[in-house]
Amino acid sequence: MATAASNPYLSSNSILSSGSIVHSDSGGGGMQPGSAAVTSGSGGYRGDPSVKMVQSDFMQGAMAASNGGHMLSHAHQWVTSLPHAAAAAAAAAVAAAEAGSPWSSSPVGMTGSPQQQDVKNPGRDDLHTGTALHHRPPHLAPHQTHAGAWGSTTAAHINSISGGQQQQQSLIYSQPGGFTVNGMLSPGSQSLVHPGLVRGDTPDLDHGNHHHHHHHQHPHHQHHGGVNSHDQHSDDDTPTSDDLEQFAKQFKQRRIKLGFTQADVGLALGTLYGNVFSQTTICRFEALQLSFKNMCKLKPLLNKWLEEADSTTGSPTSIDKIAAQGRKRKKRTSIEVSVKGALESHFLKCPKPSAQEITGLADNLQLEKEVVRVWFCNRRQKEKRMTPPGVAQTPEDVYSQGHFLVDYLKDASEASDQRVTTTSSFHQKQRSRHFVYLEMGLNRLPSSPSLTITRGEQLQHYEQE
DNA sequence: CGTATGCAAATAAGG
DNA sequence: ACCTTATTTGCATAC
Repeated sequence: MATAASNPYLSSNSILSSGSIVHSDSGGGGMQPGSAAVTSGSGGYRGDPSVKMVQSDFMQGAMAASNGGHMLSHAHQWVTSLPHAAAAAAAAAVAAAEAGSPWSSSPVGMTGSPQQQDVKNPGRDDLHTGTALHHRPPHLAPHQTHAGAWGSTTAAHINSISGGQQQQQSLIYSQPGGFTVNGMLSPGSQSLVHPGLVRGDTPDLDHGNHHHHHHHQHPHHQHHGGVNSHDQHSDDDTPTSDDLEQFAKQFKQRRIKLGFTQADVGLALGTLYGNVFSQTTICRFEALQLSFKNMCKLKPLLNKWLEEADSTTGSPTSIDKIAAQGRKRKKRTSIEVSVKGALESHFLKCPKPSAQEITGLADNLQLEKEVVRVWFCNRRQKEKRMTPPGVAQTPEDVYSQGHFLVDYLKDASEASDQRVTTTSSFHQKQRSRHFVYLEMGLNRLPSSPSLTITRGEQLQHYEQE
């Protein structure tokens, strides 16, 4: 069967992505051009639909409740309350900059180096059997004294960001006291210190004194019926955006101190709860680039990991119980460029193929039917988002926009990712996800879904306001 | 090397 | 069973 091409799920993480994928190299083709796509296997994927997975763990409920009404306030908090606290996330800062948010400013988006070594190193097998917390021993393990006291500390943001030009202040977390936690990050060179080597082990939360947070800080105008007596949930109720923001910040600090990488954490979560997360996700969590809801969902997990991680104090303590549950999200399939082209081609002819066609196409391209089906779905979505021009909807919108958007999909059978055109000079792309999605969650977008702009841009406006 | 991100698979939820 | 819309994740790859 064609299955040989690439056993979809079922792992066998030996598929070494390197080989075929990026390179058109069709090495293995027994019949057909070899693998059209690979699903870098790893871990097991639920075999049958019935098991589906209950990804909506705890969250969900909490969220549902909160979104009741004052959600709005939350959103605002997100925005209003992050002066520079997020300094930790360099990316975030940059993103914000582009959006013109209060975080920082940086005229140019990115891209700077003309050419760089884009050598992707092949052969990368992570077979880590994976022990929950035993991923690579961090050198020093000072294990902070108090662990698990989020709720206070470091709330000391001295809003004195007046500075203005903080170009690459990547990791200068506050630490008013003395020095930054680590010096990783080098403008144009290689880092010198590894997180794990941070011997300096600064007095993390020193915060010896430097005041408490200014209490008068209540920008959020939530005047609703003051029913809730006190919003002091630590970590089981719906956290406030401030909580999250703070947690994320501390999480990152400790993580680094303990000498773990984002990838380590993601992996650990997998062996710990059965949900593996990518470095990307951890990264985004730390940078608060996830939706509020998503942040809420992940927080408990990360919190737990953190507890375990730094409780390592010598005694591994319980290796936890909940071993990997196995249920996991299907590995993302990487569709080869050429194959993509073929799909694209079909799409142009028929954006909504019948099950029949899909099956045929799938068979033809050696992809799973489901993959193809989903591809079309996503493609349609994309198409829609790209909002074909011609329709100049509300003049007002156009006005605020850039009034042109003439560039939409252009077919082009060659790769070429059609982005919303760089033309939109003033409006770059969309960044800062949390702003965006948050807003979305709240307003669901008024009544003018997608005018002629991308979701991101549109929302960006809100945020800007 | 570890991180940050763009683009887009995979999923969730309501028809 | 499949579509649509909204979201969550994560390959890949640029910093």
